[in-house]
Amino acid sequence: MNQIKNYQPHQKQINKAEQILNGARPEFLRHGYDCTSMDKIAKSAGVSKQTLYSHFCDKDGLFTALVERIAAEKFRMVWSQPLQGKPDQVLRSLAQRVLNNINDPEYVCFIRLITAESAKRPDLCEIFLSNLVQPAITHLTQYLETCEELNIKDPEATARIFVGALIHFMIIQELLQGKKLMPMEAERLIDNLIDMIVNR
Amino acid sequence: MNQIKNYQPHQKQINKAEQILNGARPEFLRHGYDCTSMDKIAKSAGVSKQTLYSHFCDKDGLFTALVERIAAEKFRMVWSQPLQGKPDQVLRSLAQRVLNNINDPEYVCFIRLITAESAKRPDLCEIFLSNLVQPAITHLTQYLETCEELNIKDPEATARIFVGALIHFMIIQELLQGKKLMPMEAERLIDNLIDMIVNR
DNA sequence: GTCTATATATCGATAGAC
DNA sequence: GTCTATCGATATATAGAC
Repeated sequence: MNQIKNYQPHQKQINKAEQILNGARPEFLRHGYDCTSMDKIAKSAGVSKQTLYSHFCDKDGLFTALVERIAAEKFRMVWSQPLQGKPDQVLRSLAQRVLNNINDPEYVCFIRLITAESAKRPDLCEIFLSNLVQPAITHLTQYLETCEELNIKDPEATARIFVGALIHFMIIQELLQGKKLMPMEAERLIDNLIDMIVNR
Repeated sequence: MNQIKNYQPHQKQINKAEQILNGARPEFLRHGYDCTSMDKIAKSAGVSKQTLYSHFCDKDGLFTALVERIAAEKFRMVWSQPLQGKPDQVLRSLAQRVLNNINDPEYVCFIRLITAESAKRPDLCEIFLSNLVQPAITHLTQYLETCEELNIKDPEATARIFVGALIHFMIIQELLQGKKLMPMEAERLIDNLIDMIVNR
């Protein structure tokens, strides 16, 4: 075993960075940037605090690497599938896939995290937008363009309205915990949204 | 002058609390909750740190009072006007009033602040929702209900889509600073949104 | 009410022994 | 790579003199 390790010194270091990111992930997502200390991350990752500083230059650098990873991962989860089939069915299943993230606390925490740090860290905004939001809007815009039977005048504006209504719904219901105060079934919102796009 | 002060001891104390809130306001909005110290608030408000603790039990209490005040104020600014006139014109001017807050950095910072603290402070979420979001949705829902010529099947869902598309647009363009990376004219989004609601 | 001083705690980051 | 110890800065909240 020791010999195998010695044969893959670089692989071992990569796994160490991986291990650190996996430990940092739940800490940052749950408690936010300020309330997550390097001590906690070290403990959560099962490494010493100095190991953190040997793989990442500082707390900001570790956080940036984590945000990059999560943004790309969330895009793949929701938006990477090809959009094929009857338009109303395609839009419905896409909307459902977006709102299914409501049941993924990690996704909600990620939105909160980016929003919270957006003033101090514009670089994180850009990572978030260019790895997740912009590709998503572009992907949907292109579908709406090629879908002649819908006859959509402004595909990009329509895509923004579609995504905006869904994400805002998630923000109000889950992120701001409005579920109990102002409840609404997700399917009811989706029905009306599809109807506004398809039947006009 | 001193005598006048002595005749209004209670009024004087109220003004002191007012003075503290006005000093705390730009600090919390600009730097967030964690990065705003009681020392900075005292300096910004022009009072001693102990005066803060004589008017508010702690940092959380001061912050809560401020959030309550801002939420009610922002509702009055955007949503308290009566909705009268031709439906498309009413909806357009309402949408413009919502998106004009894009030019109000205070509003953007307020959204960021609530979002950032939402996990640790569900009580702030409730203040925000019940003093701003819920009344806004209700106000628009009631208008859409009474507006027979629009013939809207589900006024509440439509109201949520309307508000959601606008607020999400603000979040992407301003809060997350997507203006440069993925620009779009606000009027273009509004045109399409109105069209989806009115012409179907 | 105001000032200064302080108690207590935690943070990011570093240093040294092993 | 691991541990412990620590530096310097900053935070909330309090105490005492005036």
